[in-house]
Amino acid sequence: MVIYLTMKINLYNSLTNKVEEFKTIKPGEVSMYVCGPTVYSDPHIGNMRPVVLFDTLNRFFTYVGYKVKFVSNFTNVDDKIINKAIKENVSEEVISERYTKDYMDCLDALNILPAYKRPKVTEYMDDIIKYIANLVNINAAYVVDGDVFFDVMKVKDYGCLSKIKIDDLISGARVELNDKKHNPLDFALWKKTENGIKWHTDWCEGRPGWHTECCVMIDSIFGGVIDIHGGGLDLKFPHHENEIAQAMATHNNKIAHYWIHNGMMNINSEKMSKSLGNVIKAKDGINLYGADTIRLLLLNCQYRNTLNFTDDAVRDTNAILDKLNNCYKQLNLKLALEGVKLEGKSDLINPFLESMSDDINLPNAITNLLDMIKLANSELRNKDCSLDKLKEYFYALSGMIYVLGLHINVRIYTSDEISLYKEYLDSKKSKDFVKSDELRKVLIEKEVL
RNA sequence: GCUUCCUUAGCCAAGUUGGUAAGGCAAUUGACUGCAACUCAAUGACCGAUGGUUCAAAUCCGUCAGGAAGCUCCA
Repeated sequence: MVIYLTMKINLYNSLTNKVEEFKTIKPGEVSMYVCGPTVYSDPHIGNMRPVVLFDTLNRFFTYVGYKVKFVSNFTNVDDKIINKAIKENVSEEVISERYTKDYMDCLDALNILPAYKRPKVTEYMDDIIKYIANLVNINAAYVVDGDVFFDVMKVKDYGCLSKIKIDDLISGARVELNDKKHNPLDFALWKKTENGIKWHTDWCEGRPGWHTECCVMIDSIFGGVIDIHGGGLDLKFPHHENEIAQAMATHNNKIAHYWIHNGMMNINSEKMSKSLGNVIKAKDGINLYGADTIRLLLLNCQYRNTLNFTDDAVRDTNAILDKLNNCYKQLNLKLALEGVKLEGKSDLINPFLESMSDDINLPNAITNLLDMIKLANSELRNKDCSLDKLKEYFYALSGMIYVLGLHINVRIYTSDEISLYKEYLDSKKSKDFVKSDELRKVLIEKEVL
């Protein structure tokens, strides 16, 4: 397993807009942080794209032998949460916990690996306040009437991630008007608030802005620069840009060596939006189409491209899944019948791993999967099929299924099931079709066939 | 207006250190099969348009057209 650590992995870095060779900071260990949800409503299906993508990346790293420290946060302090709490006349915690649970339910359904940590903003308030205080101390931030703003002019590289020039932004059509700010691009680190949960600080009673929490959590949990920071493309600006600005001011680093952004998702070529009424909630999508279908559908598209969710895409995805399930089941059964060990690894998975190493080229990896299925099916049809080959195919497919995170497991058959299956094969051989048809019915009921 | 990105067969979709285009779905044909399911094989594109660089470009550069996202704490 560890031998794969020598594998060369390339990743597209949003920071440089180039494909770069992936080198970890600590040998054999990957630190990865992905921006999580603001827990104020049900997650929709598009929210699951980064979830599934980065989980698959996590699985890939794990499979090839890395230890992965995966962290994703919950924003549980936010205007939307406060407003919803007021509307329902409950505490903010009730709201945020409700939707945190909903979110976690979706992750469970989608077979997401446990994270190293899933921190919440409220758990890091002391660190956040200290972090902001330091920014004020070093003069990268300023206080106006209790509000604290970050001064973007204090950072040389502001715009390095989004490739946006400060001057262009300022002359842009839609810059927020705020008399308090020195510069329209300055963003709130801490704001004075009337409603909702608030914390006491020297500046005022209030709560933090959105952009600081990720910096602080990464600092506190990882204690320095990390390997990968991920998130949706929509977060690139201003959120990730502002994270980098704060880290540059604080530590003179850009938080992560590799910034990875997944593309957005459309439904029938339209952006999901409440006004169009085309939003599919994640849990509804999972219930309607199945977790594996959703997972594979989200993965079967270059991750930086816009993904279009359509009925055709669902159909295509199911075709792949059906093939995989059928083939895997037949291999499993055949090997079980012959008493071959069902756990193992095979080098036949290498093309798949190479596709994954090529900037997470999942469409090609899935093609590799289909190639393997084709080989296995042909061999299964072969009258004197080679058990060794079937075993290799099975092991390779098992690895791919693990990386893709599908709910397809190795099945251990009971001796009764095996003998029933043998009986079925014998009856077919002796052309006792009445009996074989009956046995087939039973076997299908038991999901052996 | 500014920034970034996209445009490949009926549909979905890979493919940038340049050298005559993966795969899937659908369709048609054939093979296998006691029947069914499953499966296998064969058949299609000169890569948005137009210039340029080059012996050679889907792949590099220019222009145009169409589309997307961001610039508004929405992944």
